[in-house]
Amino acid sequence: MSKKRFSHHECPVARSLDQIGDWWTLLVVREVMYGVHQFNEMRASLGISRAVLTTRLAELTENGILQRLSDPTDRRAAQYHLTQKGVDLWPVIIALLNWSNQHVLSDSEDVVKPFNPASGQPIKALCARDTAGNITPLNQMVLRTGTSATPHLRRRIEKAFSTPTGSNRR
Amino acid sequence: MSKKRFSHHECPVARSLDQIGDWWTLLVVREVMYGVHQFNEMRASLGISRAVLTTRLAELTENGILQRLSDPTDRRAAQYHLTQKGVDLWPVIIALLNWSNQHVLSDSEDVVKPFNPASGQPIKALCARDTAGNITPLNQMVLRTGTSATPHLRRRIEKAFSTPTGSNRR
DNA sequence: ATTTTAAGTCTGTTTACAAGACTTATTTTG
DNA sequence: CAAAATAAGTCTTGTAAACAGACTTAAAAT
Repeated sequence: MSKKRFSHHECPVARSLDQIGDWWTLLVVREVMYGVHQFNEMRASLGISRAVLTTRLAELTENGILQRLSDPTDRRAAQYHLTQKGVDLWPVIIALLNWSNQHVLSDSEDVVKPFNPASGQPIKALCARDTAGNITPLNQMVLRTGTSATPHLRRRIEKAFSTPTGSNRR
Repeated sequence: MSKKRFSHHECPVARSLDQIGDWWTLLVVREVMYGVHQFNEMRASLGISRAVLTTRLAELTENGILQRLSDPTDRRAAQYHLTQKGVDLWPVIIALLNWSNQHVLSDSEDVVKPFNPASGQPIKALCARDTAGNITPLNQMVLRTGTSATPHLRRRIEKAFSTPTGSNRR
């Protein structure tokens, strides 16, 4: 049987991974964010096979994350650009980058780091701003189910986030 | 040839995806964050096959994201728990959740949302805190290469983030 | 007119994922 | 205590996905 997709899952995390969780997909998005817009450029810098890159670009375009534009100066060439939906993947990329710098790369490896251009300081942690403008550390945040949640999900979320020390904080 | 891994890539994003970018992997982490710690519970709630779950749990344990503990009250059972490295994946999960709520789920679907428990308000956006304590919106952040970056990466990052309107901001 | 290039498609092979049967050690039930 | 049920796997077999590399087509460069 074929690989199971997550598009029918209830959880928004699963639904996002259905669109960007395939092998290579987020790296293609990252390439575009880094300014690589052409098929052969992506191929060279990622080392991805032609067929897979074709598939990924088609899926990303289909899902409204990239848009394919034909290059006006060269009718053979295509230019892949981020849509707003694609631009909004930036926090995902940064979260992965931070985690990788903290836990995957060795301490001596300094490859890419995020900075606040206004202060010139490196970014230390991600945090959350609520609708009233308050800033919270991410590890203090909680999840709550909404009106579309099934009882099964509701039970799990309530169990995990009702107590002050939820399982996500160990 | 076998599936290409990203462990030898330079980019920290690729290195993170090498550990958590496989199909099912982040959903297994999410299950543990939601308080699901046992093999058969995970299987029931994810619908993942036994063999794949076994592989994922072994990889996550191998990579120091989960740890396998034997249940003291039932010697058949195992308990999978997050390590600190696993707990620190929380921002990744939240970034995916937010993006999914914004761009993947339809407006009428209200399944799970993040809240600031102190104010009771929903989380609107992620932001970054630099080492001096300043808060920046994520879309104003920039990336800069460090001492371990190759010239190829350095060129791309500088091209993408030197101009005030980098490609990631469209 | 010929060569090169961009962006693919196509082919054959290997790996990864799916379903479900089977295994082993423990715990529960009659 | 014996039998059944359960937890956490392993094993087998079929199908989809990813791989390398050859081939294709239209346009651009030489």
